[in-house]
Amino acid sequence: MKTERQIEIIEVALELISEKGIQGLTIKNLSKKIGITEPAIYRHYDSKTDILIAILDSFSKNTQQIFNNELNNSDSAIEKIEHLFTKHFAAFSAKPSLVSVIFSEEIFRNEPVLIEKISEVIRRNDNMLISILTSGQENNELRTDISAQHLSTIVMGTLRLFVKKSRFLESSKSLPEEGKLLVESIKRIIIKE
Amino acid sequence: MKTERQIEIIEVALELISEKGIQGLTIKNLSKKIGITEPAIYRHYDSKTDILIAILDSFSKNTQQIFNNELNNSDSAIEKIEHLFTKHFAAFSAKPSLVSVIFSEEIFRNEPVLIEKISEVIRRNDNMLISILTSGQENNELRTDISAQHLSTIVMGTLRLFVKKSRFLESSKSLPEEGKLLVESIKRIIIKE
Amino acid sequence: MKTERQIEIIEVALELISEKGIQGLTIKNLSKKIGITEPAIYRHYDSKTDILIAILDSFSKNTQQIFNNELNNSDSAIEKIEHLFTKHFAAFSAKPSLVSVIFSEEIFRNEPVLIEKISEVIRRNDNMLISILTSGQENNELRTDISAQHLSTIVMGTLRLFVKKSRFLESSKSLPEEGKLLVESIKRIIIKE
Amino acid sequence: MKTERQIEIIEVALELISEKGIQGLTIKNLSKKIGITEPAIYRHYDSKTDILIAILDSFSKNTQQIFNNELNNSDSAIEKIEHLFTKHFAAFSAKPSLVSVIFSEEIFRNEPVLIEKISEVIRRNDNMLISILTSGQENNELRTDISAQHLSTIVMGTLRLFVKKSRFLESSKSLPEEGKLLVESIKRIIIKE
DNA sequence: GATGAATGAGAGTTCATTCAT
DNA sequence: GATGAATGAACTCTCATTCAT
Repeated sequence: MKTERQIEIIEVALELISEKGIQGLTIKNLSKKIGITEPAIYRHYDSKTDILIAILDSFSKNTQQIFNNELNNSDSAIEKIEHLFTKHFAAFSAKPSLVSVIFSEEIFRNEPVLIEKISEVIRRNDNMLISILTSGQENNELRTDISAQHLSTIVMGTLRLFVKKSRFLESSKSLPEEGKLLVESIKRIIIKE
Repeated sequence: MKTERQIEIIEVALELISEKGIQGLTIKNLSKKIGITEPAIYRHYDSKTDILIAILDSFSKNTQQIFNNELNNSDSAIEKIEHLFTKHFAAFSAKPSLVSVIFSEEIFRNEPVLIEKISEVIRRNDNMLISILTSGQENNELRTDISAQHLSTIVMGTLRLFVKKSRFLESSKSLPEEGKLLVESIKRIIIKE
Repeated sequence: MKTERQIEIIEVALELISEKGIQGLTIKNLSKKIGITEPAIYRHYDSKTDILIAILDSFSKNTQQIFNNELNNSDSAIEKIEHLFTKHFAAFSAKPSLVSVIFSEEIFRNEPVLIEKISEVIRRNDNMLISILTSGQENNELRTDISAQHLSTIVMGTLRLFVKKSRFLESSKSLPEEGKLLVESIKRIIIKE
Repeated sequence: MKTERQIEIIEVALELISEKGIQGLTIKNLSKKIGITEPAIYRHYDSKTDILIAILDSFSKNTQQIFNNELNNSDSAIEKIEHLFTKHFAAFSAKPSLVSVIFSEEIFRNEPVLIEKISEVIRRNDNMLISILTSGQENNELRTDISAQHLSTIVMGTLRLFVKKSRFLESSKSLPEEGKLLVESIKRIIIKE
């Protein structure tokens, strides 16, 4: 279990990464933003690497949970995909700092531990999405002329780029609103006619 | 025009980013890998930021060139998209260090100049792809039930994720081989039936 | 009088110094090894310096006691020297952590208080050994062609180096066994023929 | 070969250790005393450990040289021992900072590299002294009722303690003067009658 | 008698950069 | 076109110690 301070630390760390990139995540910035001194951070995490690991673990748990919820209910594959997107969009809207971090694996490159962890997260998410898509193909919901692997890359790639663009390109509509429209397009693309 | 040393510097810089992430790109690492001293770097670029700008400019020129070639000839939209992918895959195969950098905008976050530049590159590429797709729709080649904007996000997002995955996940086939198959799926998805 | 915890603290401190040198004696290491928190240490000693003082005092008392026992009985000087060595060897065998500390005055260099204390201990021990040797010379037991001062340096220097060597150089025999042989050599050297 | 700055650095390091003990040897103190900034140190040595290694290497070379000179000439064993002491005393008089460091192996305990190095130096010196003493016994110069090993411990132990005492105990005579007298005593003790 | 949380000072080290040569 | 030496700022992290509970 995490203490309140530990939670605060990774939240502020996310904000820092979001604002200034990974180079902006320093112990000094972190402590200043929280309002404590630098050494105080080390009461709560043994090292900066441990903080990054905690961030990754939190991502991992979050997405795994979303996936699990989707996998275990009786919805159709299409509905699952729809939920998947919606949940992500909602999360990003609620905590925009997530956006710049969650799909930016390149950021975690300092230590082998982190590279390993990030690879694992990517691999697991990919497998989960593929299994949803495969069962959708078996149910005759989804088109079968494209492999589940490719469908997975298409769906997830679209989601990622959309989220990333939303940081760089201004838009009149909100992210969830825009997202809803994009989901409609995605559905149209993967559905069996 | 760039001198030989300038070209060498940005090539080695790309390799460094590729190997160790943006945190691995230090003047020390750079000079060591080239085989000169640190101050010598400053004979060729005024600052580290200038090196990053040069990297972005090179990307910008590269992709703009690819796009221009595609836009100005009389190919069908589908063929243009196909070429677009193929060229990218070939480039990545030839210089794998590109892979980790070209789609990692998060890396350029130190300075406003860089953020501005990267946003501009993304925006321009997006516009170019959209214009290809739009003309494809007008020609009745591509499906019109999905907006060109969305098609663009789908196509480019798929390309990006595919390239990124290829760094983290091992594969039995080569990137161009695998890519060729993916392009077929993309074509099937955006084509008008 | 010392409480149990106070005794435990200086014992563990000795072990730490023995294992990792003076730089290994930190309040953190100390508390971790005892199984309490850092602030808890300060319930028992006001400062780290106080702990070092306690260590020195304990040495002081120990050696003073050994010397006193030897001085006050009616043994010959040779027997006293012999006992002196034997007691030391026994102590070192029983608590090897002593070895690295007792003869390492260089360790106590942080504070004037400590330097003063250590100088005093050395001086007193030297005086005591000299007085034993002097009386041995007066009794015609020990050679008189060498001053008691020099004999003292020879005897104590030999003892110290022997103990120190035993930490760095492996040996087939135990420290007390090897020590017994060395004492024979020392006796042969200082005795009057 | 060492640059001038490198030599200066290890000389000042020796002084610092001598003045304040190993805890006084910090990069800050070092740079301040030399008159440069802290990072400047790292142009000349890669790390603090490297500085300590350089100190040990310098000791190692020094003593090895003294020993070699003694071993290779045709002096009697007694003369060799005499020279050995005299040279050491001269060195300590010339550079008192050496005193506190050369015989204080306990100081180098931070890193396995250092422990290994110091053990090696001790072992080699011991072997060299033993070989001098053994040949003296074979020449019928030195007493044979005590093993060369023990004679070595006695001779070297006396030397060490004498030097160490000279730091703590004031004396009316100079170290070389006092040392000369002690050497006479040592000679009297090890010589064959 | 002990804890959790914090602190000021300072540790070793790396950064991009400058300057005289 | 390059070097050796240096710098100020910043880095992660550890130190002994304090304080409220």
